[in-house]
Amino acid sequence: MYNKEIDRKWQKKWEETKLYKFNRDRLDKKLYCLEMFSYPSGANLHVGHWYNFGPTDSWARFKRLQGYEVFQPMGFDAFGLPAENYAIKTGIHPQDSTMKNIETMEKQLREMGAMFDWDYEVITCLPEYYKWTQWMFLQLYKAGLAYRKEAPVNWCPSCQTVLANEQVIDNHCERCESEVTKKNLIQWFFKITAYAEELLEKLDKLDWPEKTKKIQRNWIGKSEGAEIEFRIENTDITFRVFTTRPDTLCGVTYMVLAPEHEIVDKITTDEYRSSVEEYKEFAKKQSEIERLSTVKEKTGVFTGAYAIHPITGERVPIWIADYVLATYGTGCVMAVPAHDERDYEFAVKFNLPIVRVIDSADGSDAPLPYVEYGVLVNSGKYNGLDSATAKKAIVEQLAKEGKGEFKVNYRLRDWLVSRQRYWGAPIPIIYCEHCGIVPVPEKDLPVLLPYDVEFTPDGESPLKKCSEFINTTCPQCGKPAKRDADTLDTFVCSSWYYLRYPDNKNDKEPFDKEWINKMLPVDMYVGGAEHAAMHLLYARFFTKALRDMGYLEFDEPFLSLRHQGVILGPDGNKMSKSKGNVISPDSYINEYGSDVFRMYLMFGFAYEEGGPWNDDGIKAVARFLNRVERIVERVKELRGSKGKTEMSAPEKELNYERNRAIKEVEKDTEEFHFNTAIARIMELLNALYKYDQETEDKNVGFFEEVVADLLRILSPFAPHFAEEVWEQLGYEYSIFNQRWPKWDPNALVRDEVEIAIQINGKVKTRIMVPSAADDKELEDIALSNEEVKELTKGMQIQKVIVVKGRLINIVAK
RNA sequence: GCCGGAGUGGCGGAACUGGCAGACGCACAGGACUUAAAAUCCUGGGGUCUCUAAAAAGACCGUACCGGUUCGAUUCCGGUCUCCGGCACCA
Repeated sequence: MYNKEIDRKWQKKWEETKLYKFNRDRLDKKLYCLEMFSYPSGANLHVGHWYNFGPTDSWARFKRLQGYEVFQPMGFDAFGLPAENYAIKTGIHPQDSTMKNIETMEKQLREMGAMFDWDYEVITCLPEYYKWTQWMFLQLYKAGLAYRKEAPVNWCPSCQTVLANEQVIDNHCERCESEVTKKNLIQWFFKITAYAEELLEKLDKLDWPEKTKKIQRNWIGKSEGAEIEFRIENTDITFRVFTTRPDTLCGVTYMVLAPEHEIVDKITTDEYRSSVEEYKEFAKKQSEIERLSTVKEKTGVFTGAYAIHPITGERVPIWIADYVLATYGTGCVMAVPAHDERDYEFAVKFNLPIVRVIDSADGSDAPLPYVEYGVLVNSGKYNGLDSATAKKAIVEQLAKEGKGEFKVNYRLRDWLVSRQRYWGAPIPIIYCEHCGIVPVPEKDLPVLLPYDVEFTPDGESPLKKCSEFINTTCPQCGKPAKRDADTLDTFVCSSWYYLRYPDNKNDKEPFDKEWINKMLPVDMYVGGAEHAAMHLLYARFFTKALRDMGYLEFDEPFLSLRHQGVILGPDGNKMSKSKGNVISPDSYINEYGSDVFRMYLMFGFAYEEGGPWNDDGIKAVARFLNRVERIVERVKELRGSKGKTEMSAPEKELNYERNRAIKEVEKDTEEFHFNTAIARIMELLNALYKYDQETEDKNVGFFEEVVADLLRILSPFAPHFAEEVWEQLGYEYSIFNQRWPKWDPNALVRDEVEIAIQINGKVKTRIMVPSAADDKELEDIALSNEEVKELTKGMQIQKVIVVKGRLINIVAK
């Protein structure tokens, strides 16, 4: 009877025999299977951990049986806000709570019975790890990919602290629910935008869910258009606008600058200065919520200035309005109210002229604003051209005159990595009055995070108040200097951990270049879909940057990616303490054992979908394993008896089921379709029971062979259980040193198959036919069949469609 | 608003490339074993209707909805609705 004791027995044996230790000599067979590492929380493992790690481990075990040398490490993303918030609440130091949590989580992960090789564990909050996180920062800095600038950050006025983006939910603080505002601070950024094009273009080659690629494409937001230069009337001042519709250039009736745009002050005439100032104030004060509201009416003011149209030479009034974003493109737009909804709305409100320059291609009377492509009108020599041709013609003309060019813009922004928080990796930078920004020399790494720090939130970086940390000497001139008081976003830590795992004990460098280029990229990466735009993009950026610095020889960190779905509470809502719908795996595991629990997770849900929790089926899985155990008992009973040795009809039938199961389970497991894989194993078991019950004169040896194959294909899904019954049968330890059985195509060919007979597309009857029969023979068999003759009596047969092995459709009137 | 993904029995979910819809389970019902229960085993099953004492048999409708292509559509095409996810004044 399978239970928790059996789990423990085999976990111990696996550990003692070092069964899952990665063998470096089999590098040619390596398969790097990685689950997203987790945050060490105080609670026990939740269903989400099991749902991520259990099935992925089954996949990895399947690969092991196929002969791969699986590298499956585990670690902890240990820096981050929850520990710090917990400390603020309870006074328990983040380091103490985190390390304690890691200990209990490690224990539970071991009890899960996955193949994790703990020799390669990585914990991001330990100096031996974050030393190299800091080293990464310095390399990016040296490469010009890390820079400092002033930027608005999320600020919670109640908690008096900066919040990370992920802490802001619908513009409200995750902790106290007060509304988040913006505050300007000087921050460090990583220049991820330098890789925008490659990040976009290389997605095509990745074996990732299309949904995830879509999210990344969306996030990167490539937009092809042109930059066009306008001159301010009566001055030498020029400015450029970005547009995707240069074909509508002649429809420009006004210009709009973002209120923050730098030339606003220069061009505003005295007459309009006070209203412009007033509007700028107004725009600054608006909360994010108001600014993002789509129902909001457009606002703006005239600057008094005019621009000269680069083609027509006409005067065009220049306005400022907050519907133009300072952070995208050039921070200003040419307004074409006839062919842009926003410009149209603005023009109507402020009574600005609207000039149609595009007619619909089919000449229909399309109402304004007309935003589709079409044919140019009111555009001088460009009249009659279609939009695509006109775009090219107009930009080429402007380019000749030095007034424009084709241009690509991206929505992607640089990655803000500074955090005004304690529990993270200190930014390895020193500020010297004489030498300016000085990176900490690599030999001085790590910049240790001090233990005794006041980290109550009061709007200042906690490290600022720690004088022994903050005060240092300049590595260049030796004079007193100050350290950067901020810490790095924890996404920095997780952007390179997969590079550290295979060489986690290296204290000379983050990783050995030669070794890591053999172990990477990760072959299979599994984790939640919520990381689509953040972690997965950042990690790709790191890989590309390190490649260009000469450390890596591959372009992408994760060749294949799968997302597990989300297991919701029984009420269909996301599990949360406040909703009281949290399901804990523990009681199930105590009652049924870890194999039953993980197998139920695989069987009861479509892996990539997830769904509301419901334990109706968990007993079914337990019952299934009991049935397997009984068939194993049967094998032992039958061993003494004589039985026959030839393969007659029942054996052939059982052999068919066996080979079909092997084939299908192989295919389904490969694709993470665990539910159907397990269903196929159940079918094989049913076939074994049928054979046992219905066949008097058994081929005992064959029967045992089939049971052994069943155990082999079952073992990835129920590892402890399979190991146990494998032993009961007296087979050699371990079942995980067995090979995945090969299925025989010949066994899948049956002498006779049942096919459906349709008349006019409707199934009327089914007949048995020799599987070797060709189309003509099948047609003859069908038409000479008595039942078919009866059914088609008095009808004229017009056509017979034969689909081999499936059906015959008789078209008759 | 825009862009994705999804919608299949009472339930979880299957269905290759356009070829027998509902695999495998759960729950349910009937039966066997049992003093009884549990466990186990066997059988049944989308819906409506016709015929029938009942069974058997048959007809029609069924993969969100409406229409199309096709010998044949859960699958392809056009339109509509609902749910989930992403983006959201990105010029």
